[in-house]
Amino acid sequence: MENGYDKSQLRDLHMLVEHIGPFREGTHLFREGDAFNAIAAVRGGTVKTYVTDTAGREQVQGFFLPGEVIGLNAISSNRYPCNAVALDAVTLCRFSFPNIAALARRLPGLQEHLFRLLSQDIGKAALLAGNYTTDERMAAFLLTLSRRYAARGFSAHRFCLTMSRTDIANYLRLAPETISRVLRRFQDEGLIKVERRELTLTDAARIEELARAVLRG
Amino acid sequence: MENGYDKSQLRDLHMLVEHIGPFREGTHLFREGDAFNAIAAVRGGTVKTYVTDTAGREQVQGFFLPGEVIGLNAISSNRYPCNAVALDAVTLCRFSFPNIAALARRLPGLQEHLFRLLSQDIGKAALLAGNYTTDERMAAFLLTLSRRYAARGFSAHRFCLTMSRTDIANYLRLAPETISRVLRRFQDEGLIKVERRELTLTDAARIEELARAVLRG
DNA sequence: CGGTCATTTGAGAAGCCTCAATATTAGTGG
DNA sequence: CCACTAATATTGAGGCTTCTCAAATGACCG
Repeated sequence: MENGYDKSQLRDLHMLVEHIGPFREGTHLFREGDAFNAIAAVRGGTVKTYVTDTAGREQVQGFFLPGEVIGLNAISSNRYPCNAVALDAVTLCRFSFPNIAALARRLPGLQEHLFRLLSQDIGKAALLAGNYTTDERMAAFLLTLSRRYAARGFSAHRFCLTMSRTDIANYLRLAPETISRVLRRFQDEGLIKVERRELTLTDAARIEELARAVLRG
Repeated sequence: MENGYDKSQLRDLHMLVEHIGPFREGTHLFREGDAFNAIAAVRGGTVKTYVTDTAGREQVQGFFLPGEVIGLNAISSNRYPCNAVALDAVTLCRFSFPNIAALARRLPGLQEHLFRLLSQDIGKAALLAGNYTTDERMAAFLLTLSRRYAARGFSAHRFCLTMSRTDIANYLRLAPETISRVLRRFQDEGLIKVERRELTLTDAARIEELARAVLRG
């Protein structure tokens, strides 16, 4: 336990946690405009958040893997500003936000943790906003997936792309066809091996090199 | 007073506020990697935040007008993840973050306010990340400037672009030449009137129409 | 086996960038 | 007050990257 919470505090925390799911692929966890009352940590599966613009195009805002928190951007307006959908079987830990905020007043460590979580997400959103080439963006995308899986104990060099090519395209602001072509070229150049949605990083060093501009270190 | 703080609470708040500046145009308020200890609200002037990527290109992350808060994205790592520079004469209110976080534990309203601020910034960053046309992005940029100035009591349809065309380009992920051409075309089409850095919105309705895809309502 | 959907592949077009030249502005010093 | 310089902004021409449209392929499911 590295949280620094004692037993009674953990009991308090436990009181506001609600395990929900599993949700099947395609299930919406919340929709744009829904009243906000809880944030949630992904326990298993992948969640995609997105909005649909006035022209009907889907703008993917992010993919959330196990251990990552969704709903933080809903605090400011008390409504979810985007849709969230399960890309595979998803289970969640649901935290009542009013309750956790109240508890955070008594537990400095928890308040700090929440501030940190929120602050992190600002930076993550800024990442993709940058002006980078197609290759840089794809490399950064694959590398962050790799690192996030690794952080959760999964393999860093071999994992499954739980999202479709179209989802990746809408996330990286490219056409689906471009995703196909870049992945193929990366494979031809020996950077990766991709078969269907199974992905292997065969030359992580060069991927990192490409992604450096985006990820900065 | 709409804050909901009483007199003694305001005194507490006042204790942690430090008015600093003015800083001259070009002055760096902080640099990437600097130790984080305070957030700051802009009192006057404009602040630009940016990072420089490995290829030496400047990636502008945002412009901050009076009333807006800088430094929130530094909380998570305890270091500023970007540079901040004054675009004109800038004055700031500086808040020691450890102190304000401590105070927030006693003032639920303040804690909520901070959560809101942080949450808002997540959404702002996501805005620009979307996949939009040049015209949509430019219209959204001009319209948000207009709204932000209006929120602070300045004119909504006439204001000064305190940043260079190059800054706008680096923010909107376009070439400076493209900025020039779009502004000229907008003017030719009667949407705006631009002379030097003085900008007038002559057809706010059509600007809003263009920006709708980005701003969503 | 047939149908549906995701993905791949190709060809052509469009949009934006790059490069280069010119124009304009602001600042400086005579 | 004016000339000179440097920086910013504008404009034009051509090229490149990515998109769009269309078709073919392959995977999965009943």
